[in-house]
Amino acid sequence: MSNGSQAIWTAVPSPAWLQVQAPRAGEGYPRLDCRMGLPLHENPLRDNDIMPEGSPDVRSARLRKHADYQRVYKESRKHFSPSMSYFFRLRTELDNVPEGPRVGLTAGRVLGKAVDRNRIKRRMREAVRINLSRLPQTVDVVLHPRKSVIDLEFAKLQSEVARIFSTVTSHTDKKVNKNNEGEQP
RNA sequence: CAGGCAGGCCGGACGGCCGCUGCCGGGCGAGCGUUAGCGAGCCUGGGAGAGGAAAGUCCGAACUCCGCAGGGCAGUGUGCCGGAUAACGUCCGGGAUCGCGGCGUCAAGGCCGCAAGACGGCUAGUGCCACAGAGAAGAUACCGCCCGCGCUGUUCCGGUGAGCGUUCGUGAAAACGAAUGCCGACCGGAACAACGUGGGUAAGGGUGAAAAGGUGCGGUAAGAGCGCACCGCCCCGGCGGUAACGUCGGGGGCAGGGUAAACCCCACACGGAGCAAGACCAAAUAGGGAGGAAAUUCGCAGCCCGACCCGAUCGGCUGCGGGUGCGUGCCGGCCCGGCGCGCCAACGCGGGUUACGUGACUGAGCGCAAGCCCAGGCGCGGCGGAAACCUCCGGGUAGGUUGCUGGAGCGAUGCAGCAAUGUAUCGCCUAGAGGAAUGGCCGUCCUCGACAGAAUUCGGCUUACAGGCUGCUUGCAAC
RNA sequence: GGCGCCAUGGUGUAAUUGGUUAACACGCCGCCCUCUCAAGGCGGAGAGUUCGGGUUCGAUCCCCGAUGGCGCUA
Repeated sequence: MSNGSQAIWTAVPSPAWLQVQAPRAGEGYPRLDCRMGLPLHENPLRDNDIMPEGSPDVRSARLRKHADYQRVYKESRKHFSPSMSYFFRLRTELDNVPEGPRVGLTAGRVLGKAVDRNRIKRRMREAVRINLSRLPQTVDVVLHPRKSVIDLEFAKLQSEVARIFSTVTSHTDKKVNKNNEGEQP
């Protein structure tokens, strides 16, 4: 693993990508903290006002291929949250994918019939869309919702997704820093 | 107002902001192109966007690929008749049957209405019908009923003879004679009963899901289609109907229990797989084929054999033609049959036998000589495999594009038809995703919202379903 | 998406020309045995065959529909 990553780092001659990444992540932190402090669910309309400026292309921000999912499952562990579980992974240059976070959803037969599964995925998609800007640029996330999502109040669902995304961000930032330090000597 | 039935329609509504997937238009526009123009991408405007079942995958098709000389068998499905349809196991109309209701009748048959459905054939054959019961399918005989015979008993009648009594006669008495009564015995006969036995019978009882046409009258030893009437059944004929079938007449005493959602028979239909079908483009890696160039390494090298017969011979070899056989592949279940390939010429493989050619040289032998032959090492020559290199080709995975939505399409009106449906005219365009599009929030209203989410496309069936609308009918109330 | 298969006590399996009350093992309950437990012995309960219809005199079995589960297919 470490061998592979080192090979990649050395293969990339310019650290320009890193320079772009680092300040972005640093900037994201206080902003996120601010938002978390706000009572989001009491005023959901505000998000709608905010969204247009930051909403990226949602279609490209989705995990689409079986291989992508398998890569995420292979390189990460399951994390838990009250109404869903999630996986995430930092992308590397090998993936050859345009910038932007990508999120995948699953809804197996355990969650119910087709109508219920569709509804779960729609609500999840909306919650992800609102909170997409909280994620760093080069991360893949897979969410496994539970059956309770179907009845959960949307404000709660949305804040839970927000919480998950910010923990993902903090984890990945640590990783990036480690890699940076490791490369310095 | 309440209940029932039928079929058609709807399946929360409206508005605001943000968002998703196609489509159409406008602007900017990298880039390509000599121009015309084509255009990735970005911005922007408009419009569309789940169902009656989208479900189950139970049928039928379209479409696609594979297969397809011909014949047979197997398999699967359908099953009254006629029509509709691209087709169907669907739909419409009709027939027969069963059920329910009403009318009618002493009762049954009958008539009318409603409703139902896997309604060809047990009279082609075979199988099965537990338990109970006498007997369960070419019937049976338990009880019962009837007849015959045997034995026993009772009663009656007749006869024979004995005994006893009474009366009369003779007589002193005993006794004798006559009449009559009683008793038991024997013989014969009749009736009845019990038992046994040999038959008859299929009315009745009982068993069972089912007991071999039903009811009535006659008939009989008792009974029985044994005879008759009516009903049912079968056969033949006439008439009506396209037909299923109906109806009328005649004949037959009746053979033929149920089960084919038992095997099966008959008729008809069916090639197989399915859009994850299929077509096109095609990375990395591995592998396949062809060619090339040098050079590495390993192995081989010759000869003989590795189906048969005939034309065809003294024999052998080669080629050709014909036949047979074997193996194998295909004909997408199997067989016949057919077709292709192989059965060795080369390579390879297996077995046997143990070795190549050539050039000059050296040596031994033979020869008068030319030369022949043997041995040795050297040079040259052939083939194959493996790894590595270059070029090209084909298959093909990930991935992408396509198939992919304008169609047996929907609506209105007219016409044809009882109807299903067909047809003409006019109008309309109504999802096309691909880890898979309809969501989030807010406001208003109501009856507070069921079952449920397109995945190639249609026609049906089945199943799930809150509520509402429409028509018909019954009851009650009011006008 | 398409195509196949299965369902029987708590569990694993039986039950075939369609025939009485659905069989067996483990498990469960009670009693005996033992100082106690286990083992052992004796006895008992527990299903109406996934559900709903139909054919049949009669259905776990045959037919139709529904529900749930499993497998194959790129």
